Amino acid sequence: MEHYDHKKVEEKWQKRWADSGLYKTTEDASKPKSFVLDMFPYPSGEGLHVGHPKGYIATDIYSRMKRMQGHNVLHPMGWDAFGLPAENYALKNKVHPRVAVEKNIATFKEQLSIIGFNYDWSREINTTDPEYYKWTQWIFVQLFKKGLAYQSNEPINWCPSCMTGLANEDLDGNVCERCGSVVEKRALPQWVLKITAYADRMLKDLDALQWPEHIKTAQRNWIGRSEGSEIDFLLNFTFKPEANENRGPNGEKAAIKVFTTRADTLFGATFLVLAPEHPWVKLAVDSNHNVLENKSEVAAYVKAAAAKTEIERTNADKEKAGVELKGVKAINPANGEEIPMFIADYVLGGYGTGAIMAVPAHDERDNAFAKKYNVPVKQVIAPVYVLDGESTPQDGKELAKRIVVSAIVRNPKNDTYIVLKFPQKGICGFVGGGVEEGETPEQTAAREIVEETGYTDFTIKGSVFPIFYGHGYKPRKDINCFDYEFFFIAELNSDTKQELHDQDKDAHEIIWASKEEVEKLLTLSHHRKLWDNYHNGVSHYADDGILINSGEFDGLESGEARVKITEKVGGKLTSTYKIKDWVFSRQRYWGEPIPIIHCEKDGVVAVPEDQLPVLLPDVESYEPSGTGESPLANITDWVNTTCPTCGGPAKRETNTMPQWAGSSWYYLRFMDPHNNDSLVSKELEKYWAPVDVYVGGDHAVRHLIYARFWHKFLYDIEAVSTIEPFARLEFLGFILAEDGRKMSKRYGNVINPTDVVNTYGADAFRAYEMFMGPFENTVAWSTASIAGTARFIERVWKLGASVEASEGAPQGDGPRTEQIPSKESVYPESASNTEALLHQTIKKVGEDIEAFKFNTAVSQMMIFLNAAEKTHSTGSEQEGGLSREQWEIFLRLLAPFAPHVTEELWEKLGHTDSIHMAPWPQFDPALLASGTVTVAVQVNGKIRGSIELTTSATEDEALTLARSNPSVSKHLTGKQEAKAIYVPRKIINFVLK
RNA sequence: GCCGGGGUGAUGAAAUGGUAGACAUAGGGGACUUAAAAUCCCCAGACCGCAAGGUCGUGUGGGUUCGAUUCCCACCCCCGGCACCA
Repeated sequence: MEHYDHKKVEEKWQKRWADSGLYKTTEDASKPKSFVLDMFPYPSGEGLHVGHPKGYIATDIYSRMKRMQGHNVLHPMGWDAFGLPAENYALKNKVHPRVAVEKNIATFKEQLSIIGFNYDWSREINTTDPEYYKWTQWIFVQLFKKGLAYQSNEPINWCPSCMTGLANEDLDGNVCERCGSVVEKRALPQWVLKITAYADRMLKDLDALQWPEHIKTAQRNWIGRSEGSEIDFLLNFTFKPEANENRGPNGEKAAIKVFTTRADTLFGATFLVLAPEHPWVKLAVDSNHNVLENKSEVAAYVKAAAAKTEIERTNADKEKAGVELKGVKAINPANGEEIPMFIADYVLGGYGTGAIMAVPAHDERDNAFAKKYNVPVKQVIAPVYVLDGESTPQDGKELAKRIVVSAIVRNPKNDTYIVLKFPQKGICGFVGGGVEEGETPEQTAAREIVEETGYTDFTIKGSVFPIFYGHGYKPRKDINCFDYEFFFIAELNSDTKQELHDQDKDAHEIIWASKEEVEKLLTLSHHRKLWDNYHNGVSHYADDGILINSGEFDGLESGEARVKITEKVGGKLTSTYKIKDWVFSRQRYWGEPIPIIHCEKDGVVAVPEDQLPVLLPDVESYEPSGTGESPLANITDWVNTTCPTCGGPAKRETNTMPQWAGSSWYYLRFMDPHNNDSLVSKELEKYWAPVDVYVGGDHAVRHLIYARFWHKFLYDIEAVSTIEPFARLEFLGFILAEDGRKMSKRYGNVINPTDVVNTYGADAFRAYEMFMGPFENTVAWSTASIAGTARFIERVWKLGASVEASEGAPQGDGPRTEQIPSKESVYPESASNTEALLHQTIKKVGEDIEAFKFNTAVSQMMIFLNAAEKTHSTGSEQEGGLSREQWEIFLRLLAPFAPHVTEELWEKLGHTDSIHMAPWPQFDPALLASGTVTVAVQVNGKIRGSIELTTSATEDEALTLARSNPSVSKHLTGKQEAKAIYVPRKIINFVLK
């Protein structure tokens, strides 16, 4: 038998498909559209490894199926070629980046071409093509006109090795994502895009997207919205600072605005902390008014903080330290108390208002700081401990509120503790009881200790975190209780003791227990919690609870109190975001020039739209200067220009755009790639938008957040019609090298797709990458395993040849029916096994491709092939083996995965039209099951045998047959059945008494 | 610490309440061959047993159910995102 010559067949069909323009896309309003897109590649000098095509194979399969299902498919490819890697590659190899990029694209295209993708290459785009970047610049101009592109002199992240400024998104912690260098802060004039203006919409619109949860979460985290309040703290002296934002609400007093998510803790705010870079600090230090008693100390701290690296600043483990602003006090607007102010670098200048109110009782960091500087800690939130077990609160019961105390009595001599055991109540807990009229809680504790234990010589020490609510149920009284509890520690001074009253003697037993024993004995959940707090030195409580020590707000729940307290002090409910505006300038050559002209007279002016694109000039030396100036700054005749407004002399902006600019809108250009009048025509955009399925890995934040931002802006200026660019996103798991590491030239473990295709064929390669595991899993390449799919393709070829031979000479491309020929005449009740399996396969392959579960689609086709081989060789189907119709259906299912071998076999069967234009097979739900099913039989849940049933068998027939099955009956004899469970087609379970 | 996703043979994995390990790789045995490769057939979770058969088994411990990899509760571990973010 003829071996499958994959080389010959692949070359033949790739040429024919290209020559006939099989995959050329035109708009067709009569068909539903599918825009199936890959994240376009960055054509690096290394070329492709086998990991790169994984996503492309998936979209190729998906788009082929969609086309066969009658969709009009847009499936394009292009190149994201501006940016540092291309420039660095060019510098290293001493060629112009343009030349390097052209060469790399040619390599990539060659490597892709042999895999047999169905791209419409007439729509190819390249971000470095002036015809393309004209529109990238156009978008920038629109952003500028709307005030969303602005210049800033704020210090930005500077990578000393890449010699350019970076956006926050370009950092990996405090390290340049690209080269791994630690970034520095540099003050440089920068173009910045106001992405923060879209933060809320980007957050909100995530919900409706069909994207993987982890990507949505990553974006939510990155946007980092927190809801809280802005509250002004007036200062205790009259001071008229120059900057308005630091004035008090009435203008006459200075005030510090803080952002907090916990306005409910305002009464516990015992100091303020400002970031060292807070404007008020600078003002106070620079001011001639002697507001600060320790001006030089403060100035020194500010200077030291500025010199610290980001790592030193942001290491959460380091000691919280700062400097008090002596001579200044702030006034807590809730209670009018004067509180000290500090500067400390644990407060970040760039987040919120750069100033916080510190609540040491309810925040870990504030607590640590307060301890160091001896600031009072004031509890204002009482936790609610809900009791468990039989004390769990019950719905609909009367609620009794009481004030009670609990006390741990400790004997310091041997480190033992008193636990009271109440046998009638079945509980074990600490000493405690209700506060009586006229008593302070501490007096109650003292009284209860004497009454319940008899010890009289002790000292009550209080506890660090003394007040809480206990919410529970009292079974004997049948009521719920909500106890306001005070918690004390008492230490015995001596064993002096008095007799207990009889009723107390009988009610409980006094146990002196070690630490370990106490843990075992305690039965009440809130006592266990207290015990924990006591031993772990819990010093703050950061969760919500019920307000105490908060005046009129006492008793309110945290959530409600946040709103009410904010209102009362004239604050404002607001949100703040972690995301920062997008630093958009790069001091490098290989990027889109920012289309701006600086004129002495007219200031900053956008290049008029009819003068776009601003071409990237050719240049002798495009090496980065490292000074913060772009290499373009040296090209005087390019830089010097005339102002488009006044016609006077002016200079061009010399910074270029970041790599992420071109990729932020490229998907739109595929819809209308050669349009000279707009970035995409309204009509074509309406037809194709949005991208139906977008496939790629990595880029969870950067590219996807930038593209969403630009898209929403384009929506606002009515350039696009949808609010989101990518309706569905499928995340791609990477392919690792066989050694489990990343594939890289550095490790010498790169596997080149060209070699794999040469050895095993494109179809085997495609099927293998899909079969490796779930699409989103990262899996190591296995040369051994690819042999499996290569065998599969080979067996398809062989069976195809055999079917063809047994069916006689090709019949020509006769009328093809979409209806699958039914076998009802032969099998009146149900399908044959092969027929049923075929219909199951049609169903599963179609559903699996739709859901990107390619691995199980391939395995289902393998299952069908295994069965089909048997059927064909034994001729066990009554009609004499596998029918030609069945085989053709199978080929059509396989065609998206293995486009070459199926096309060849299709042609051999006499078809003159491409299999890739053939209709996708439909399954018949009635034919999914064959005549008989195997049903497992359990006795008491254990599998004891299985029986064959016809699909029409009744429950009685099934149970009777099951009982008579020998391997089942031996477990039934002499026993009595309690019940028999029959799940048709699945299982029978006999439950014995 | 917070958020998201996971944990199943030697390996990639399948099964989302109904015979756990489909499909494939590696492995073992056999056929064909002078031989090898290729191809084809058979075996293959662990333990006990000559076998028939039995017991155990999806990170750990509990629960719901006739029946749990699947649902619920607690915990352990791994991967990813954010993190001194107030």
